[in-house]
Amino acid sequence: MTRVLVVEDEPQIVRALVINLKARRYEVDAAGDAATALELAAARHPDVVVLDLGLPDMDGVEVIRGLRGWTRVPIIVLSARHSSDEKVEALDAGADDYVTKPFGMDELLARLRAAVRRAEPVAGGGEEEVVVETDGFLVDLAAKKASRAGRDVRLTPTEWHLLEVLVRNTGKLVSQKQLLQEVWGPSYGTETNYLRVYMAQLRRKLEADPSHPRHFITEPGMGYRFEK
Amino acid sequence: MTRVLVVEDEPQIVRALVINLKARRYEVDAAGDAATALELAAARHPDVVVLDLGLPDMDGVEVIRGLRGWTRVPIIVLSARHSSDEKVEALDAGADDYVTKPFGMDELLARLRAAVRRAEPVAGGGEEEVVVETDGFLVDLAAKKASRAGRDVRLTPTEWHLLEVLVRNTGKLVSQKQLLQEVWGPSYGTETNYLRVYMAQLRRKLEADPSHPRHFITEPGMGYRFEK
DNA sequence: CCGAGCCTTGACGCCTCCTTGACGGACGCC
DNA sequence: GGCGTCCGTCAAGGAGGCGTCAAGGCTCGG
Repeated sequence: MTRVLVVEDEPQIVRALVINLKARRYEVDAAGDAATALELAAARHPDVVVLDLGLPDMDGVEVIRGLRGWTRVPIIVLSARHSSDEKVEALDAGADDYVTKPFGMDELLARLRAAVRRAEPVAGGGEEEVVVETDGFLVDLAAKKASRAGRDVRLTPTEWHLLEVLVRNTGKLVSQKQLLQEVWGPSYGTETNYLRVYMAQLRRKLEADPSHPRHFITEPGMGYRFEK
Repeated sequence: MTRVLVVEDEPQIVRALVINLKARRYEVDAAGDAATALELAAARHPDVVVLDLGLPDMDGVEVIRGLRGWTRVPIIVLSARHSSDEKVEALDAGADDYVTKPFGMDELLARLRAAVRRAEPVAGGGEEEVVVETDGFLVDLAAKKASRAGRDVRLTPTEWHLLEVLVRNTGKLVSQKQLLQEVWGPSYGTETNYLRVYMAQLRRKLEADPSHPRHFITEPGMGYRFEK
């Protein structure tokens, strides 16, 4: 299902958007300010963001920059400002589209469909593997299920998130900073103790011999790597 | 250079667009009708299409469909029609953006930049040469993996950094000062002993005969050079 | 209101990596 | 032929990174 993050501080507009989006089978998260928006974006990985520029706590363009620091998720800007400069600034900061209020719901939804569509992976080539199997354990990212030696293993949300990033980059080194920012959010980049704790938990739950990991490999000073 | 295909039948608008685009170093093709547009698109493979819906010979939406049959090139629609239905139809047919006339040139150009930007290759799609192979060893800079004779070789962060600088300048001489400053920082320029130690380690880990290096070559008094 | 997970945070021991010094060989200059 | 310079090699020390454990606080559901 497509996940939409709505960032808007006017409750009526939020309500209208949420109702319309849910009716069309989108999964919707909503944030009323910039801080919550950035947090939710990091936690939920939306497929598209609808962003009002007039937020109470931060300039909307800063939100765009904050998102663009780590993700290419499509951003559709909503704004009451008609000025050309505002549009240019938002678009050049990394927005994908700019819709002025008042807006027609049909048009917004069409623009949203267009944004989601073009972000889709190319047919055929974009099929990503969601089930990963190693000699010791099995992970199904889509079903959020993991098992070792036939027995189901329970993972916490953070553990899943971390595992997901590693598995999506199977064989490639993922830097500590990238892991931290993708799992904990853009403002985290140095708290490597989080990584140490959660890597240990993943290993304890999935590796046959947690103290001699064969799949979750540490590259000292650089990051971690998942190997089948 | 970015190539733009302008599809528009009003000569003044064509002229304004062409002048503005060329001034910004875009390469511009122009078509006055749908047939020419489809032909030019096929022949020239533009990076983005600016498409007026009001063409003399064919409905603009048909042009969108015609293009979408074989390409995902970004399409920005220009139209005098403000109706919501028109926008929805064009966007759902495959357009990326919809700008109503009269339009501001700044805004159009910003939307064009946005369209081009997001069409840019994703990391991994825009093949930069990151895998280097010699007769004796193999280096993957993106995955941070190196192997010799089929066996993985572990390199430390500093070793990677040094290797990266050398590989990026394959065949070219890199001065000691440049290496020191790129790897150890701007304030290091004379500590050539660091280089000696780390070049030795790279050779020991990657060269078949470390004492007679064939790929990491010393240019006495000047610097080092990496050769495939 | 209580309890169960879950996330955060701190402490500690081990291990890796970077730095640094010493030594020997090759080469060129005097 | 002696000397100085530059480079390669080796080993030891210290600093910082990493794995591990456990306690505290938070949120959510009962």
